[in-house]
Amino acid sequence: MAERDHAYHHGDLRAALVEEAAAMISEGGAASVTMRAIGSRLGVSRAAPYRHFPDKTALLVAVAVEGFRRLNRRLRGSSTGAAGSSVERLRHMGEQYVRFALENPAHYRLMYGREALARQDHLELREAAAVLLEHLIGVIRVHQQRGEIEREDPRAQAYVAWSAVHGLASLLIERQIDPNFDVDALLNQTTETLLVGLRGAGTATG
Amino acid sequence: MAERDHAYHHGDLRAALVEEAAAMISEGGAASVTMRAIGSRLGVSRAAPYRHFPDKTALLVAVAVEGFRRLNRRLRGSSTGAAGSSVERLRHMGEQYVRFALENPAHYRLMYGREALARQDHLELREAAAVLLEHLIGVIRVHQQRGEIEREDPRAQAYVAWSAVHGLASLLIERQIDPNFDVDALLNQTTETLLVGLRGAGTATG
DNA sequence: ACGACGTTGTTGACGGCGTCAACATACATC
DNA sequence: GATGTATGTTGACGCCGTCAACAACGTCGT
Repeated sequence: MAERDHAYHHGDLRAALVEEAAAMISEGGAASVTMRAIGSRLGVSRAAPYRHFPDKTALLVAVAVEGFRRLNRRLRGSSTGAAGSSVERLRHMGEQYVRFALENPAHYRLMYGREALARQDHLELREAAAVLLEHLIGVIRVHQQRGEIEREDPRAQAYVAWSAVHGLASLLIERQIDPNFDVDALLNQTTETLLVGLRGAGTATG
Repeated sequence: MAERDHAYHHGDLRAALVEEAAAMISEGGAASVTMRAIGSRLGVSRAAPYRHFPDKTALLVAVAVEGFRRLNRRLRGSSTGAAGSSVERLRHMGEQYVRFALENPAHYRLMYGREALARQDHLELREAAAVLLEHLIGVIRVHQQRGEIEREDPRAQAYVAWSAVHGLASLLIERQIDPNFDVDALLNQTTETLLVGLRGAGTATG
């Protein structure tokens, strides 16, 4: 069912809505996504989306979750495919994370709950992010076993690493970092600082 | 002028608007701030704010700038007043940064351009953040001179440090970090990792 | 003292928004 | 071919930000 060329009712409006909303976010930010606009771009009425999502927020959450899926796919590729030492791969992963954010700023913003859909927890969103975190923890565990970094709680180390790249990505996206600054160099320094810190942090003194 | 008790026109509506908007943000998030609501809370009409701000966004920017001022005041106090080694003071500064964000999540979100006022640069906002950055650079420079950390471009080091604490604050606020996790421990580990990394990073290999 | 004037606040109106209820259509099943 | 269910449409509602026209108030020159 629902596989015709361009269907009577529509075919697969739900998927089309998520895709189109993502496109509109890239073009004009989350604020440009209105039910009326997205409907008209897809040739349906303003209320059609309500057959597939309870409200606008739910649609945006679906878009954000899709963003996490894409980011996950990208990171998974970079942590397994790349050559070089295991540390080099971890560094590459951080680099890919920030690049994704820079290439999809509005989408990235949406993924982290801002710009729209604030307030309230969105379980699906946190679950999507959790997948990312678990992957990172796995990679860190491997590097622990190779003796490349301190053997502490890998989850804590993952949080620290995630914070570092997410913070850098956020500041870059919000233009809080001098645009004359070489992004690649800053990215390198961030991952370098992080890896050195994780290698030798020891048990915290405080 | 404008110093009576509770004035005819109002006295100082502009300041009252910023203060009240900040309070509403704390109570119900940025979405709960509407011109009608803020006007009614202050006993003025919905259009009164337009005599002081060109539009709603300008009001929110003023609130965000005020947030940066408060954060700055807090950090300035912690970087000069606290006892202990210079490293200890830097760590304390990071701690205060994250605590501010945790105590004022909606305000913090607003300061970083999300949840409202996305798109477009807001020069005043970046200037307010720049003050914070310059202060951090100054503190880092001092620690460089004491030989506590590597002598690289202090601005780059400041960006790395800022990224780390901002990232951690963001993830905590958005509830992306397991609430069972001990926040203090995580905060300690973040600053520890950061300081160790900055001390020994050397020139990046990549 | 008083009138002109600029500042500040109010009211009515407009278009756009998210959403709901009532209705219409098209498909799937027997 | 009739029935039932999923899907899409239309009209209406209340809320929003904003603007133009109007009103009140303080100030200041005379």
